[in-house]
Amino acid sequence: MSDPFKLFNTLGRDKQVFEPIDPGHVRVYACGPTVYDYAHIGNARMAVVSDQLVRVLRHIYPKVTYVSNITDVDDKILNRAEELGVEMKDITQKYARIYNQDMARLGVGLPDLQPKATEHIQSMIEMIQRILANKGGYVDGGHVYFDVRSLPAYGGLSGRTLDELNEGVRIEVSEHKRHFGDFVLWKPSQDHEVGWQSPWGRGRPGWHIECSAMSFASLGLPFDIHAGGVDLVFPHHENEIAQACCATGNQSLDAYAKILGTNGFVMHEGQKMSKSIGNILLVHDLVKEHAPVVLRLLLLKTHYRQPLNWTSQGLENAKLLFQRILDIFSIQQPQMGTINQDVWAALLDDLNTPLALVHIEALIRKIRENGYLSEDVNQLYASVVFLGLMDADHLAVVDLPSPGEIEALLAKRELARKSKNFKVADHIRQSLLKQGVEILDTAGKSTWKYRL
RNA sequence: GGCUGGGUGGCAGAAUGGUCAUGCUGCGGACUGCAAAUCCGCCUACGCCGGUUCGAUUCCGGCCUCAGCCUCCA
Repeated sequence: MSDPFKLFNTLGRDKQVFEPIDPGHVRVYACGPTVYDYAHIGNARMAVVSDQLVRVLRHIYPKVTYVSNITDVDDKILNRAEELGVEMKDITQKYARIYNQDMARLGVGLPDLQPKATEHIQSMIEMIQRILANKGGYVDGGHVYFDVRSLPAYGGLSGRTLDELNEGVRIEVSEHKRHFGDFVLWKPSQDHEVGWQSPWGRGRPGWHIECSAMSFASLGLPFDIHAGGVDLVFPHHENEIAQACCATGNQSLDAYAKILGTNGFVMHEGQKMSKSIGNILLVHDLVKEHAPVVLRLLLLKTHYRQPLNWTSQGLENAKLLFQRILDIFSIQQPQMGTINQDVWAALLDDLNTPLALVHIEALIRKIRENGYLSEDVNQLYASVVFLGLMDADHLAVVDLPSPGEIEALLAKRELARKSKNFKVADHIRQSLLKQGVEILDTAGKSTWKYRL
């Protein structure tokens, strides 16, 4: 029997035992990226966390459906397209493809469904119609707004009241809105802008409606877990919930998703990542200099709800840890075993990956002390694979010399050593090290291994 | 101004009302042509002030401070 899986619910803010709505089919949705540029490490954090969550769920439940959308209609994309003088589609298709490629390198499995906003306009229109029928919105000059005052529980996720919202207002409120907290469900498009026909004229959807409509269309409401970054809690998730509550006629905030999982921000060397500072870390660039597995490892080294400080030292530490794992496998070839119990227990406790990694480290120590028992090594292997850290693809590091080349140099060095020509021997060691190969001198003969 | 969530040793980062987190780094040692790996030993913590308690890093209150959100954002 497995221990219960506990998860922190941002809705209500407490850690609770996860009980699926239907144990025969667990349903998860994560807010995916707006595809108008390369994915940054923050996008990757959400993807890796969700991926790890889904791995755990799949290990417990027979069927899990994981949906994560691609936002491919949005003003940022429109602006970018206009700047470049291309179609919106040209941009979104390119970056959606790159996003999936980058995430795959981080060991993130493709979602079971990856709906695109532009392919679900009809679902959105239908949901807006339901909201209007339930008196949760109003139409004004081609705009459709959600009426936040129609939902008494509005603000319950982020913990703010409509009055508090009022105090925070720093932007000019559109004259169409009846309450500054109201948000747009549908907005008119200019002739040159992308648009779709709707009961309210030619236009395009507001940002929040797509997730409500696509999760409804692909998973049904309510579903089990909705994941996303902290910055989305307000207003995005708050508004998604409000729309779903209104459309389904259920005023309870958990009528959308039972659990809202929220991952923390990524900082870069202690600073906020932002375009103005110019310190945005793109996965696309990071994988050029680091083994992708190390990036995933670093993302898992911080608990998903904590802010993650991305530093070069952290990267170095993650690399060392992975190297130690590799060292064990180079001494004792692993076979698939079962996941280490402590690692598993840590994951069951609100996806505590840093604690799981501590247990991995303890297991490494145990393996060394006990003389590389295959049972332990297999356990380590299974655990590492479960964390998405080991997979043939992740071990690939570009431009490494082939075993043949290495053996030839090693033989040459062996001759040099025999004749005590250590200068030559050391030179060979140094040059190979620069190419990512480390020589290990042992009593019998010298061996080598790839070094990250 | 309002709302969230944090503040643990040089760094990263967990748990916990009372004997060890752990890893990396640093220092000392074993081993070693060199370089590693490995092993042994050592040093640094719990933002501040009160309270509850026999005892608090852990619970409560206040304060300071950091970050995020309130405008697009993972």
